[in-house]
Amino acid sequence: MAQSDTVDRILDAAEELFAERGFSETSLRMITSKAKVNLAAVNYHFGSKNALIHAVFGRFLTPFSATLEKAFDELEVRCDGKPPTLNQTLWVLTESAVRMPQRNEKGISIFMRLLGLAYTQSQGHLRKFLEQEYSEPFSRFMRLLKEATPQLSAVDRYWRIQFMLGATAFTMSSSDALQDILRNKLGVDTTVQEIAARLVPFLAAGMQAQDALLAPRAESKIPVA
Amino acid sequence: MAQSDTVDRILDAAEELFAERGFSETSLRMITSKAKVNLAAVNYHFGSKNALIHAVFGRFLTPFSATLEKAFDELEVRCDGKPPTLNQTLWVLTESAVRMPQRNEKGISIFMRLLGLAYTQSQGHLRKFLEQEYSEPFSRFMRLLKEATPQLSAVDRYWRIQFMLGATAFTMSSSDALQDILRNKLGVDTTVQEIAARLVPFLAAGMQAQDALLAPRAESKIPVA
DNA sequence: GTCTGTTTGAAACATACGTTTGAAGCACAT
DNA sequence: ATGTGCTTCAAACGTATGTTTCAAACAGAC
Repeated sequence: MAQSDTVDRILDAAEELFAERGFSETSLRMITSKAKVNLAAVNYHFGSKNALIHAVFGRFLTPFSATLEKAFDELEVRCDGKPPTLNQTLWVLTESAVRMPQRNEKGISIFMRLLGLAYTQSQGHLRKFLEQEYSEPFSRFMRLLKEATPQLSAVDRYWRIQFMLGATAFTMSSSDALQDILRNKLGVDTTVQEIAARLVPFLAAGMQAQDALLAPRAESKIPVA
Repeated sequence: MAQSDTVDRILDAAEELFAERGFSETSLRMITSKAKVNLAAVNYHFGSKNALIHAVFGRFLTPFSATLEKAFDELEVRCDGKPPTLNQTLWVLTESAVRMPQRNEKGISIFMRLLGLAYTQSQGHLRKFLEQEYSEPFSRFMRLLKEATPQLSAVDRYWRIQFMLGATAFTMSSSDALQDILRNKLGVDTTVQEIAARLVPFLAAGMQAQDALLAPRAESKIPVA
């Protein structure tokens, strides 16, 4: 069977297990037994566990970043000259994510969960890998955000972007569990698309909130250090 | 020295290392050597590594939840009858966190980072422990949120609360790294207090955003499944 | 001092991990 | 058929982990 589907089977299993359990909590033996391949296959095809982690990210991040670039291009054409609004920028991002061709029905939530883990689990090697591989679409997104929120100071913008990332990564990364809870509690079904549709207005409103450091109640103000 | 400070030395070291590196990435040998105690001391005093993790959380979560209960009591008195506003509720929460007596200068960020990890690293035993130990202040907070946002549907409120939790847990769990980046990029120093002061308005604005499912641009709308 | 219960210490235990090895299996060109 | 290059396989390697063991050290009561 051509260059053997071993590589893909490993990637599929690794992706799912990493998303479920994190990186250090997932052993090569779990991966290879789920993928039904020999233990040595990972080191043979990828070289090391860390390299496998990089490959898992590369497999979905490379096409995603291409899709995103194109979507940003279209957006800028559509806006000819004028900088896109915050809402437009956020929508383009979430649409690109949601529209990515999925390997299976869990695709989008695995995708999100992995992104969240990449930020959260301070695996030095991963962060370095992502920075040098995907710095371009990332900084382009940042530039668009900057142009869409000229009223914010650089520091305010920086932190609010982190808040957005957090809300997104966290929600999407546990979207399965959260959907289950909601179904049990309120008997409502939700798709990832609907979650995204709820998330974007939340983020946009947060980004455009009034100046951050004007505390709302004098007696409630936190003393500055 | 009384019942020996071994227990506290272990807790101090464990707390710091867990916050820095996560749970599975921190070995008992790292902890005991940092604490300058014998390896066996952990299992002697705590029983197991998992029990040590619970003890680390218990040590700061129990006083925190007491502080929080009192703060909620005061808030409700201050509002006599009327339900507290969203801003008030969020401020009371962050103030209670920020004002907790700190063991050292890193106290608050360790505190936050651990809370973030607790949500993020899906350690089953930890989640179960936290749920059955601290369900009361948690559900009280939820009740206050509900009363503060009567205009939201239950489903909207549910998702927006998840967004808030995500933004908070994520930001706080990597607050050190994020502060470093900001220092290198813009040469600005930030305290955890300031992060909290920026976070609250962001969250409040997001919670009170216009109805979630009115998409902003027709041609950008995500097709409903 | 001597006994008693608790705490510490060095060493070992069993297990799990990532990685390496070298033989076997396989497809395919010659 | 034979040789060649790639892939699979079972087994082992070395190291690190959480936990247990049991003797030594210690503190306080008598």
